[in-house]
Amino acid sequence: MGKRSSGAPTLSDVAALAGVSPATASKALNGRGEVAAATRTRVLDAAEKLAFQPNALARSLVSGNSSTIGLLTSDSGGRFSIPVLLGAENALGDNQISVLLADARGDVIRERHYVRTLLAQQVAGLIVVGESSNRRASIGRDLAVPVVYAYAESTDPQDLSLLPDDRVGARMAVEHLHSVGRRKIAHITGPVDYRATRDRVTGLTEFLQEAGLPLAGREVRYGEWSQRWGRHAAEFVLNDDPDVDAIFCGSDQVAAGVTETLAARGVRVPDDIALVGFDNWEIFSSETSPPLTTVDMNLQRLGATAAQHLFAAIGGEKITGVQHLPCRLVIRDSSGGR
Amino acid sequence: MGKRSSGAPTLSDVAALAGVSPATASKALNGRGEVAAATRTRVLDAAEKLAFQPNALARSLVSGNSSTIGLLTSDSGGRFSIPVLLGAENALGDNQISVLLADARGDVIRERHYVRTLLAQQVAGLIVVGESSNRRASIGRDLAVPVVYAYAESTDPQDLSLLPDDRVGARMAVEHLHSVGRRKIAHITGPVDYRATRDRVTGLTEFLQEAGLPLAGREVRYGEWSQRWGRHAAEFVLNDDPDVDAIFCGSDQVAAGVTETLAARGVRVPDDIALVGFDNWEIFSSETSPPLTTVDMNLQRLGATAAQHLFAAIGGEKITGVQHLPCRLVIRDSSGGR
DNA sequence: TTGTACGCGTTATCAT
DNA sequence: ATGATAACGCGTACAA
Repeated sequence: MGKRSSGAPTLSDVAALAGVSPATASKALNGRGEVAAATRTRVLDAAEKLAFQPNALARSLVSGNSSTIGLLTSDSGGRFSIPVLLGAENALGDNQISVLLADARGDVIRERHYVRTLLAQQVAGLIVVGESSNRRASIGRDLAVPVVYAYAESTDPQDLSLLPDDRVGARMAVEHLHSVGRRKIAHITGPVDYRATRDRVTGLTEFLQEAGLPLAGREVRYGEWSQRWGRHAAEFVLNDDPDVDAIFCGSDQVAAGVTETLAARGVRVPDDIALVGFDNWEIFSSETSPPLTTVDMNLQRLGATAAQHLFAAIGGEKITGVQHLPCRLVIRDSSGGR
Repeated sequence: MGKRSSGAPTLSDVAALAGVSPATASKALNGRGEVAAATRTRVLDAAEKLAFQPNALARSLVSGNSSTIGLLTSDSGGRFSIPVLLGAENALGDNQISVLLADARGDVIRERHYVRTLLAQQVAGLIVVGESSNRRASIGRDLAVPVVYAYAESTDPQDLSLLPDDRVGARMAVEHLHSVGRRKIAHITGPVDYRATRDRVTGLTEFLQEAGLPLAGREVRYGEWSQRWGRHAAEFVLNDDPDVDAIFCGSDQVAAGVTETLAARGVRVPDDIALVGFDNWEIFSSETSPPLTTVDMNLQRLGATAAQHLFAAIGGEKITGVQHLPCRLVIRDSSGGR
């Protein structure tokens, strides 16, 4: 047959079948230059018949710009990187752009290795996703391709970092509790060395002060991102402050634990205590009883925005600094808010 | 400087700096052909100084074999694809192979699109990960590159599919319950139209028959993969068969729900009822109270095996059919087994 | 031991 | 409107 030795048909095969030169075939397929309508259809038919797929590698080699971007992540569960990836893929759309994913597992050595590998693959840009949104070392300044940090903040202010607006997100959560009549709001959250934890506390505190409310439950309960901690902390809160009428949790996972303790002690949600989580991690937020009102960080949108900025930067439009993207309140039954 | 117009230094730059031809530089860097020790070090130094990174695209173009494989997935949460990806990356090791990830989101159209895109990127092979391990349509026979289905079974017996051995895994779980003295074992699991569900029931049933035990809890409780279902099903089981002394759950998520009901009814785990889950999904299995004995599907190993088979197939060693890889029992406190 | 020349598949330029 | 030619960056026969 008209095929070459190793499988896939090439542009030359198509050209030969259509009885034209490779150059003309290229123009016809890409809609560039002047090609007679008749020849164009001949070429298109030939390509169709051979199931021709242009070799993206060769194309990139000549054009200089590759059709892939790199996604460098460190969250081994994919908790953040997958939504970001989906968002990026969405934004990339039919641009024929692919995503090269590398999981550095929080290891700096491996990370450097992957950066090199990705660059060797001629990625057009890099998105760096953190295992948390904490500040982290920049992967470097002069990388030949633009870099966007998504759900991660680079220590280098010359980099562009995209973060969810945890502060305002938390504020929305507490505002909501306030709007449904709660006045004794406690806060159970994760480790204090997470930027997200602190920002959420800030948003909470700001609102309480403006509303002239004290924090219930004696103090902010810092702990771990786990159901276990949620269960224990809820005990502490209830013991120290039986009048609490709402608990805002720093994550849905923690809220799931809180729910268990409330159920065990016969406390009704939301009648006795209203509950709001954070993350909209559906395996928790949709599965507690009752389902959880929570704050969605819009990670997909974050990923989409990252991809857009990457394109802008490739086009020369470089932006630096930290951008906070809005969160979204998802109201379910646990807050009695609907 | 010695740099070219658009950034990255090329082999020619290195050669020029070392005062040799590109061909010699290539040999020196790749350790091929005869190169004088002195020249080699000169070339290596030059490469070092320029931070030279060979262009993987150009390299693949000439050698014909690309340095990337494609991972086509459909599990939007990354629940299965991430472990498989990590395992594959491990097996790939320092082979300088990268993974191009595409999430088709269960959409056949999108899937076909991504297959084309990945092939256009000249991937050396494809790993297909399912959203469940159910049988699914093959992505095609003559794809020019080998394909391995991991945590998915192709309908085409000419394809190679890698699955966890759910049947034996379930058997191990129940054997364990039996070995710690339980004789009234109930089973709460997910939808019956999951192959995994049915295989686990088969393993359970086989062992019970061999051991001469009836199934407790009246019948296999099919439902959903959710805590909600676990909570409800546990009520049914306890109401229908108060003597149950063990519950084997088809997933850790379901087991988490079961735990909640048991706690609410004052049933002690494992003293009154021993509990075993399935998946070793740590956000559940490590977080229930007490932590869950469960079956780990070794998804990372599955991914590693998939990558190895892919290499074998690229080397011409094609295998077909379905392979079941062993699961691993993880013993924690919920079964009282240690 | 080293260098020259060519090809991988594609696109862009410039003749024709 | 079409085609020959060069170029992208690299590896590799083959010649020197």
